[in-house]
Amino acid sequence: MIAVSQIATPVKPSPALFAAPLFKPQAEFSELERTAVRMTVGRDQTLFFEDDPARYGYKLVTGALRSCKLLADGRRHIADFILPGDLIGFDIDDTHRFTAEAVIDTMLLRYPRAAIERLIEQQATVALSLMRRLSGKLCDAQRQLLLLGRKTAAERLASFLIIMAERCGDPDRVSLPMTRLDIADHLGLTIETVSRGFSQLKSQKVIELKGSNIVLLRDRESLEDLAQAA
Amino acid sequence: MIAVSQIATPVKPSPALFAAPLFKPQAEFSELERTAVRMTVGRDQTLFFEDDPARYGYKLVTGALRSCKLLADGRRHIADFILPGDLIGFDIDDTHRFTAEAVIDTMLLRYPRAAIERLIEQQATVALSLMRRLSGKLCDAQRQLLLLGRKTAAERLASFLIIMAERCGDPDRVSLPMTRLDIADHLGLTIETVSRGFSQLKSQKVIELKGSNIVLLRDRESLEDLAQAA
DNA sequence: CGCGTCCTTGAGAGTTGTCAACTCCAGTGG
DNA sequence: CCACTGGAGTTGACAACTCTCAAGGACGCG
Repeated sequence: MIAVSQIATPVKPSPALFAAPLFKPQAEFSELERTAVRMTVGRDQTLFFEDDPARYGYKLVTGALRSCKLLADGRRHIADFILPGDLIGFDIDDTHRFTAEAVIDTMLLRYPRAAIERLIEQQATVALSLMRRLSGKLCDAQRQLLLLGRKTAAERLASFLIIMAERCGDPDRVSLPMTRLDIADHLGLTIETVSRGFSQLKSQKVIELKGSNIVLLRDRESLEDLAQAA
Repeated sequence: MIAVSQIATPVKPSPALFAAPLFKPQAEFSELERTAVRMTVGRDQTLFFEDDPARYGYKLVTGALRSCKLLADGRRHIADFILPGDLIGFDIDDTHRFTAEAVIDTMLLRYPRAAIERLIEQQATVALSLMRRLSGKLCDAQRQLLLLGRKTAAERLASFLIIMAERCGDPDRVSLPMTRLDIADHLGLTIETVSRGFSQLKSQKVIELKGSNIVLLRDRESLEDLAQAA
């Protein structure tokens, strides 16, 4: 199953794209870059479903995806948000282990898995680079396990804001492209608890909200205390 | 910091150990095997602490470890149990991302990281093999995120039993080397809730307990329904 | 301006946590 | 052989955090 709204075009006509750091600009990846195809996925459209055969790896250029899993009765959990610069489908797996949906309109680069695997086998530095990314993802996942297993709602929210601030680059201004429901499904909470958490942080002057999607971190220290950063 | 009770001896005098599948018995790993040192860690002793420099990778031969993280106030989460055949410290990371403690007396083989990294760089098949393991761990972690984020106590317990049955090899007899507290800290519950869960499964004739550490799965189908396997 | 979607806030319910007592079992020593 | 002891597990009563259900508010867009 492929979501209908996807648009894929060869990337060659648009060399300007390469200005963005696709991978580290290493010669080793240049062969792979030649196989890149640019594509866009509209908001709430699906890039691929869990258990789909994994034919491509992707690098996110702009926008955001969510990687989610569903239970039979509809409960949803979002394992991670994929942001610009992140890779998905680069692990060694013949089927996708989660569904990938666009949080907002998203542009990505698509690489055939065959080319990726060939490169891994031929270039040790590529294998190491991908292993480093995988290790990092595993480390992130373990941090999230601690969050879901042992932190309170307020602690989860504070931790989430700190992590998003790190990933977005700006230390005290976080743009949240996702809805409260997405955040709730990522933090193992409900939309109401997330909303109440934001309200409480706001009343404590720890954060300030510009609209509902821009969060200004006004008191970093308190936020980190609240997050119980392990 | 190194726990005092660890005993490390060169593995050479005991060639019988190699009978167990250390890695897949591939020629590529033989160089690494020559660097192996056998060691034991006593029950509740620490193999390494979170943030320790990662000087070695380990392969567990017998026993069981827990990989855990702590919050400042003492709350603990166990990301995973490491069972015979599992590797730890083989990811590309200069410091350990969790504390590793022995659940019971444990024997493992220790490999210097320098040798591991050399092998990864020189042997593409080794890199691929380790990437496959890393991918598998990431997939497991994502399943656990769903469990912690969205499943009820009963569902978590049922899922745990199914996963342990798979990992132990016997489809309907699970040996649990860890305590109820370890299980609780792995499933994001309390010891009392875990205990109540076992009691309920027992009264529903889904499981039978031989002592408190041996679980017989009497009604696989019900157990899988209860687990909400996604 | 009206509509829909998302977000916020309130009140009450429910699952799980907390605290406490009790049981079970293995190991120890009289 | 049996009582004692300590750790682990079980069970009960109550509390608390988060969820559920409901209503109202904010914002963007036609």
